[in-house]
Amino acid sequence: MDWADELAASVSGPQVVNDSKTPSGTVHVGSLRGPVILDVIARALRANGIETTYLYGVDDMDPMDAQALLSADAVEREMGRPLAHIPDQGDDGHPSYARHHAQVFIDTFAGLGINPDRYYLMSEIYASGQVDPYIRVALDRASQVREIYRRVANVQHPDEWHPLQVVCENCGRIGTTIVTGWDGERVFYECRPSLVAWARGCGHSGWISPFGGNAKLPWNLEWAAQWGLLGVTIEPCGKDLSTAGGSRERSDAISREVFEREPPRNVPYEFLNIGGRKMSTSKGRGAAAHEIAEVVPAEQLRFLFVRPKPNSAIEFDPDGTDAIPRLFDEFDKFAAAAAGKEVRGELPPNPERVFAYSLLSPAADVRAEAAAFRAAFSHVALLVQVPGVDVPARIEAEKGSPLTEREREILAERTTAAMRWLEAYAADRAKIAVQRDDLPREVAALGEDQRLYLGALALRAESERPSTGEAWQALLFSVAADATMPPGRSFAAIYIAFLGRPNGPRAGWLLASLEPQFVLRRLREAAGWRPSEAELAAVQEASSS
RNA sequence: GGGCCGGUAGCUCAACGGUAGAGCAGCUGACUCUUAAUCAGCUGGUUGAGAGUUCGAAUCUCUCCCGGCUCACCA
Repeated sequence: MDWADELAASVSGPQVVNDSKTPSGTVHVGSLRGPVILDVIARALRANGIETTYLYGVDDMDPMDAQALLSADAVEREMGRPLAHIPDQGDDGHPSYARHHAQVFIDTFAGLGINPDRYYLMSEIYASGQVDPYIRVALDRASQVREIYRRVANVQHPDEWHPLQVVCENCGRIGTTIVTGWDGERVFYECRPSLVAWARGCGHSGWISPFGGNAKLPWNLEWAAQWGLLGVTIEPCGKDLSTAGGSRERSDAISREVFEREPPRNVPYEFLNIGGRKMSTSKGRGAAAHEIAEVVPAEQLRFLFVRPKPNSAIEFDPDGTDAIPRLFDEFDKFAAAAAGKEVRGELPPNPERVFAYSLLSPAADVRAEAAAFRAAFSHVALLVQVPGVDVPARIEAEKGSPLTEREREILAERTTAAMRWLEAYAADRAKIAVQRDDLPREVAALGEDQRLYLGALALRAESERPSTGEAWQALLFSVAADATMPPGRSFAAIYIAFLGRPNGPRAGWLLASLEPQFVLRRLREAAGWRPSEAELAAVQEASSS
C-alpha cells in the first residue's frame, strides 16, 4: 500500500490538513515537496471516503528579514516590517509584497495540480480578532511559555519577555519589538534598535492593546494557535522543523500545555537533494531549482515526490546524468502498470495509486491517462536534434495509429522538456553533433565491408541524387541489400562517418538534412577514397557559391 | 553537540525475519526501412565494519565507520 493510503487508513473522522508558508521569496523545487505530500494526503483521505478540508496559510505577518528581496531604496525603510504591510516590489498591481508572493505560490501550486480548499492570510485572521483568545492565553501564561522554550529547546528568554510581537505604532516594524509587560488589557512594548541584526528598531515604547491585528504571536505559538483555530488534524513539515528541540516540538508542547489541545499528526518529510547536496543555485550548471521545474513537467515532478516515502531523502542529480530521462521512464512504467500492461522490472504493490497521485487532476480518468501513448523521453530527445524531422509524425508511426488529442499534448510537453534538457543538463553523449570539420577518428575502426558500403553509397547517391529523408532511407537499404550486408553494420558505418558514434537518429533523414556536397565528400573520405584535385575544387566552388 | 535519512551489482533503487532482486549501463546474439528502438541471453554483490538475538539476519538489538541534510537566533 502506498504511504498516503496507509496514512488515510489509520485515521477516522473528518480531517483538516494544513500547511503554511511565509511569502517572502521564490518557491524552490525542494519546497514543493511539502505541498505535494499534503495534496496527496488530502486525495488519499478523500479516496477513503474521509471528509477532508485542505487549508493553506500565508504567514504574511512575518517580518521581512531578507535584504536581497527588496529594492535598494526600500531596505532601510522596510526591513523588519510585516510582509503584508510592505508595498509590492514589482509593478504588477498587488496590494502588498506578501500578496505578490502569495500569488506566486498559489499559481505554482495550481500548476502542480495542488488546489487547497481555502487559502488564508494571517494578516486577515489577526485583524478579524480570531486570534485574540489565543493571544490572551499566551500572555496570561507567559512564564509557562518561557519554561517550555527552556525545557524543549534550551532557549533562554529573559523573565520580562512575553510571547508576542507588536507592530510598532511609530515605525511599523514587527521584527524589532519586544513585549515586557501585560496588564490584562494592554501590553508594554519597546521597539529596540538592536534587538535583531537584520533590522533597526526606532526606539519607540509604550502601552498598546495586543488585539485585533496590533500584534502577532511568535512563530511557535502562532503555529499552535492556527491548529486550534482551524481544527487542524494533520500537518506535515520538513525535517528542518521536525528536528529534536526544533520548531515542531516547541509548537507541539505549546499546543498541549498552553492551549490545551492535542497537536495534529505530523508527517515529517526529508528534502530533495540535488547532486548529493542541498539545493543551491550556485552549484553546478543547471542545478538551480527553478530550472529543474522548467525541464520536468508537473506530473513527473509530482511523481518524483510521490513515489518515495516522505521520510526518505530524494537524491536527484540531473546534471550530465540520465536522471531526468530515467524519471520519465519510471513514470511511463508506472503508467503502463496502471493500464494493466505487462511491465518489466520491479514495482511497488500498488503502482496505479502512485500513478494516480502523480496526475495533475484528482478527477482524471486514471485508466484512460494510463493507457495514453507516451513516447520514450530519450527517443524524443534524439528526434528533436535532427533538423527537419516531423516529431509528431515519427511518434505516430511508432504508435501505429493516430495520436489522440491528449497524446499530442503529452508529446508536445515532452518535446519541450527534451529540448530544455539537452540545453541545460544532458551529457555530451546524449547530444547528436555532425562532425563537420574533420573525419571522426572512429572511422579508422570501420571494417573493409563498411568502407565499400560507404563508397558504393556515394556512387549511387551521386547518380540518384536523393533529396528527401525517405529517398535516402530507401537508398541506404538498397545499397546494403546489394552488398548483402546486414543493416546493423551499414547503419553503424553511416553513423560513425558523420557522428563518430555507432548509432544515431534515422540515418536517411539525417543525411537529407545536410548539404549534398558535404554528404558525398564525407562518404568518400570515410570510405578511404582520396578526393581528386578536380573534385576538391568542385566541392569548394559549390560550398562558396 | 542533538536530530533525521542513507551506505545492497558500475549507476538508480527493491526486498523489512525465510534461497539477495529489478531497471539502466556493460558484454553476446537476433533483427532487409532504423539501431539510444525491439527481442533473447550473459556477466556482475562477504548487503559499510564488528558483535549480539534467532533454526535462520540485508532485515531486529548494540557499538563503531562513512556520506548527506538539519537544528541549536528568527520564522
